[in-house]
Amino acid sequence: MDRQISVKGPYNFFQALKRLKIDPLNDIDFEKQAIKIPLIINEKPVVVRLQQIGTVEAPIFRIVTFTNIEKAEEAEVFCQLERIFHWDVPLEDVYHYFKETDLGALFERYRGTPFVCDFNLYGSLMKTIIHQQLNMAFAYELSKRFVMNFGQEIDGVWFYPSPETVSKLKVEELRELQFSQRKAEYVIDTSKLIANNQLHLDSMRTLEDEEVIEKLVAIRGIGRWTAECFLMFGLGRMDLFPIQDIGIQNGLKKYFQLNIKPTKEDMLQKSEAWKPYRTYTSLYLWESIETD
DNA sequence: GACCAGGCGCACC
DNA sequence: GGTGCGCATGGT
Repeated sequence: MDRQISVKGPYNFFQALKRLKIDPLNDIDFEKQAIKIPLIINEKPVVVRLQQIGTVEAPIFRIVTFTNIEKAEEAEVFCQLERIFHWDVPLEDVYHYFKETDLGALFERYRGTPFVCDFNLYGSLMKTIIHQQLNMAFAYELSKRFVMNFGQEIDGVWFYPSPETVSKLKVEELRELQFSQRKAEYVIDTSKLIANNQLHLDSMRTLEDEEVIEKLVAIRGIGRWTAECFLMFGLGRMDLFPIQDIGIQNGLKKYFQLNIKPTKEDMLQKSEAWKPYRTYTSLYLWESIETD
């Protein structure tokens, strides 16, 4: 597969790559504005190279598959990429929407910055559990060790291990990677639920946000923050604003020049005006504390 | 050494 | 139904 598609601008792919680069597992070529992406197509691992060859205002993407696929599978590749990179979201409209709010300057600064999802649902959930409470550097170090020890490398790209593989791990194997006892249990036990078909991540695509949260927080090791991050980075939902998140709290503190971190009540009250696109608020607030 | 990081469960009241 | 604590480790 080797094809090109145009996308509605503005779409700042470089900005997206900068964010993706935070994860050491991603294979990014800034000079060529390209990234290799691990996809699962019909249960087979497929490596895709995505390159931006247009401009921010008129983006064009070249999609090349490394792995051989059937002609009929090309549509699925495109479908997954569109969902991950949110090519269908008119960022100009989002920008105009927020320009009239108290976040105008933030959205001015990040105009055209797209929201990019994780590459698959299971990996997204595991990564989020692993990242709970840790500083970013160590969090990504842990998820990297997890994938490099138990996942699979194909054409230079890392795939997360399958739920079946992780469900068979012993807690000690993750303790060796410096997981806490609890975190190791959460990762393995949640994977068991998925491997045993007691938890269907894919079927959550058709559920409302609150229904997904309800199902996920019933699982030991998954709290509201993790469920909200899964909705955002896994399912690609547009209106998530995790008020427990330290990064969001610090982003608001910085943007509004507060002396202390905002309270839950302040955050909920302020965020009313940012519906129904609070995922972009969250994303840009994170961006604002990372890239200085 | 204390305290905090893109939390969570559990033990207490 | 709230509050306090431990967890692994690295940075400040």
